[in-house]
Amino acid sequence: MPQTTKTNYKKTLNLPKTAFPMRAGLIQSEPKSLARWERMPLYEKVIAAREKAKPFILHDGPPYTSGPLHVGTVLNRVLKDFVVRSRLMAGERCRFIPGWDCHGLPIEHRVMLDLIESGEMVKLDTLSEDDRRMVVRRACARYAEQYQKVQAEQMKRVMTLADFDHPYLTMDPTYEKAVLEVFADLVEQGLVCRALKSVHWSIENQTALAEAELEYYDKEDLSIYVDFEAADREAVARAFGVELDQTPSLMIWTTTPWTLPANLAVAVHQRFRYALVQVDGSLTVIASELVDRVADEAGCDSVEVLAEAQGAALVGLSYRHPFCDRTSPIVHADYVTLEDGTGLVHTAPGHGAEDQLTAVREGLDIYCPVRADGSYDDTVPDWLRGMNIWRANDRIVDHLRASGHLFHANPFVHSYPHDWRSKTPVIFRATEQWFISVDGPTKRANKTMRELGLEACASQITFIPQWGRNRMRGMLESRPDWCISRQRSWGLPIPAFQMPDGEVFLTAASVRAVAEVIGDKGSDAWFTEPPQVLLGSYDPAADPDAPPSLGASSLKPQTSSLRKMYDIFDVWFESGSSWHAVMRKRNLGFPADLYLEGSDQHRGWFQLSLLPSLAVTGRSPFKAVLTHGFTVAKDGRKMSKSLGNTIDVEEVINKYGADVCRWWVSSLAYENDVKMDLEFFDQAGETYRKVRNTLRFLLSNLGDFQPNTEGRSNGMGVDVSGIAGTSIDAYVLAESAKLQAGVLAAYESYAFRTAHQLLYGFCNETLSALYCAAVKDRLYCDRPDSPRRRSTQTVMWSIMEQLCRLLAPILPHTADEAYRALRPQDDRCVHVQTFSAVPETRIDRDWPRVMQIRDASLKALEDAKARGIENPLDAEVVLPDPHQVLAKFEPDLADILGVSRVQIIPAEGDEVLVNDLRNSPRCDRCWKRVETVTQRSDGPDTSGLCDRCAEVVGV
RNA sequence: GGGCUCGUAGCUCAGUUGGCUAGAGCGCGCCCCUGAUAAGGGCGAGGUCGGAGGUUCAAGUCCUCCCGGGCCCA
Repeated sequence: MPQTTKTNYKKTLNLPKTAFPMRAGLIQSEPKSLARWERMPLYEKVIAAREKAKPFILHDGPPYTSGPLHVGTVLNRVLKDFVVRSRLMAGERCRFIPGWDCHGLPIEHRVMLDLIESGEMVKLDTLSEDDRRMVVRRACARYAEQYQKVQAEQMKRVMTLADFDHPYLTMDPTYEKAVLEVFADLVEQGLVCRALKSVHWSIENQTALAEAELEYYDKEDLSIYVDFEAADREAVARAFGVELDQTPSLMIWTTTPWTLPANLAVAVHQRFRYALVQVDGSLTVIASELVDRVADEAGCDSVEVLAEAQGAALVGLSYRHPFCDRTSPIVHADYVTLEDGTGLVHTAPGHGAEDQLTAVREGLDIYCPVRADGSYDDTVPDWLRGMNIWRANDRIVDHLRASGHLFHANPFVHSYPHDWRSKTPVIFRATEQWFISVDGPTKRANKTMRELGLEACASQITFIPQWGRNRMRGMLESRPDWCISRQRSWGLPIPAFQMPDGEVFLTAASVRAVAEVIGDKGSDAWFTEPPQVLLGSYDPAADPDAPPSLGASSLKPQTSSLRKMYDIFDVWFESGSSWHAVMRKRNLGFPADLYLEGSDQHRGWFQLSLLPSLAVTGRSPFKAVLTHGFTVAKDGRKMSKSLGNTIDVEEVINKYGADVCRWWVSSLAYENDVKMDLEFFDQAGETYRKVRNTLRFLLSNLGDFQPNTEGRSNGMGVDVSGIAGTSIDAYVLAESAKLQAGVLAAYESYAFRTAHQLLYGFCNETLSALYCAAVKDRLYCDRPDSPRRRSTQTVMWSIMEQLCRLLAPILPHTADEAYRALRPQDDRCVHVQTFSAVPETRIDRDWPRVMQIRDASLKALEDAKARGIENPLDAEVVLPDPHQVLAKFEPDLADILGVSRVQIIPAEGDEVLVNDLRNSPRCDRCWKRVETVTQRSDGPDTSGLCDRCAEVVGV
């Protein structure tokens, strides 16, 4: 059989042809798209096109500029971009201002390390306070700026659409000014106060330290057991239900004897059992469970438990301090454990965070007799006054031993925090800090921030997912007052001054005056300008809160006698003011429709934006919050550098490209934690290619097609409104309408995963497996301008128009690339378009039966392979049609089933028979075994064509 | 330790107010096509729904406890 004759017909076919490549080459081609959009410029063009449209306000939470982008941040940005792009395509005006959090300790810490390493730190110590801070600040600013740029480039690379030319940076003077405005408003509301708080304190450098600035080394200390004599023998006797002829003690344990002068209470746990014990002649109280251990450690000869009592019975008793002249109470505390010690906890409110909380609850003083230089002040017994606390350790132990209060002492080694710079041990010390009161009433509403927050949380905010509401409420209920001061250099100064009499000067008006200067010159001005410049526009006469000593009555305020203070703001206060600094200051609209961040921000940015906004404006800054989970390794464990299971953003982008990365993001159940591994991107890449190839198939069959353009009907399009409801074209149009509705609803509700699955399912099943396969024959073999072929091309064009737009928010590059391939004649960009209106198509109601019989046929054909019928075009299927519904589908039925012929019989049941056509003549052009195949004028006797092909070829 | 939360096939996800032998896609296996070809199509095998109790005629779905993750606190 001469094969050559048969292949001749290939040239007469309309085979697919397109410049749209099968392989995406995202790594090379995406940068070209980015450059093209930048030239337009796309963001500006799209926003301009939505000038009059309904605004949608998505406000960006600022990532921290301490390094390159984290994969979690990429997840966040891509999700935000889905929102931005889907809203824009929905015809809304969605401006997006990217933000960066630039101040803060981690940057300062790294900069300091560099300064120490380069030896510059030594020189700095010779400079003035202001100058030293300025050196550090300049280095920090350079650092933050550098990574802000790196991150912005990475965000652009993952193709997020934003106003990158006008970002907000928390270190910008205009931003800093706005933060101070929020602060001034809070001062005005009466919510800002100074209070004591225990902090890690470096005696060597006389500064507070953050957790990150601590290094833990072994340190030898004295572990001591001390007897505190009960104040009321009878009360203790009653508590234990015994008679006593000796006054018992309470035994406490500590490893920091120097904190004993600050002891103001002993804490017990109300649910524990406590024993009254006779040990080596002394009568004391120890938690029952710990009696043996304590006796062992002290090497006691005799131990006898006389009685037991519940901790609750001890609460309210009092004891005499062993060497200070005072009596203090026994209190309950949850944190008392039986891990070590005696079950009775020495409580010094000025030297511990937990102790302080207990003290606040019990109404005790926050008493801290230790000065900044580590020496005792004058409130302690005279034998300790002025003494360094480390030296005092031994003295106090000696004193206790001499007075008979020391039960046992032994040196021991434990891990203890040290100052990372001086390597000297730090202490816990109560210091004055700035607070925003969560429980103080605002002047505006006479409600506290906590109350306002809980109200907003309960009824004014939509949470996605819903459980966010509970989480937020729990956190609002339990949050302590907000400590906003930090003892650092890299940040926005809290503009407080110290007056000659030692009082602190800070009023709403003074803050606003300083804000003017900082808005102009930046917060560096605090370190480079004197008080009289910083307060240049301040008029005490116009400030009802001005202290009298400032000369409110005189013409010239006495600002030159003021001393600047050096606390800076907690960075959360800065980012928590963005609703004002960005949304209100730039007239973007307020409140925002949506904040979208990781679930850790319930406690962070969400809450710390909500509270100030409620206090200042009475409104929540957001109508809805959407949270996503964290990126974790593929085993579900957290990613950390030490575990070596982190994923590098650059690696993902350089290996898979942004569209595959985004396609992956869109497939996630983002409300949960997101498992991440490079191999998952392989999987995303596979399904991406499927979508891509489907687009390519459509494009490749539209090369000779011109649609009817607006206003002119000179195209090749067919009026699909007149299309038969039983045609495959009608069916796929109806499916595309379902797709449209489903995807738009999914975008609307941030269900990107649903959009992903609908889009993928449509491309993979509806188009690739069903429609494209079914219409191949008419596309390839019909006369190019046959009505049937043109109808299908019209439908395919319409689907391309629709699909490119629906895919655009997720696959910006691919959607645009395909859209441009569809319309090579003009330069329309898909991202400026809106989702197209898809015409409703009426289809026959018996389509489900067709799909059912298709499944049955495919199975029957599979079985027929055993009989040697391996190619479906060698088969005729016999379809049972008891209700006589299939005949009307007959024109397309064989194509839908992928066979040469279909026979419909009125039989019952679902059984599809397969007839072998291998001995029937085959059309050499379309390869179908249909009845009309016969020898034609052009062919040898061994071949033939069907009527349709004969007509096309013209023989 | 507390608050919130997650745990369905190797992977990513569906599973409405508890109700037919637990679904889909990817991957995998087998096969077809060779006119979407570093493509396309078909069929198939995979799950004691984290574990154990309990409520119920009936539980992946409700309750209790436990195990293992995550975030935020302490």
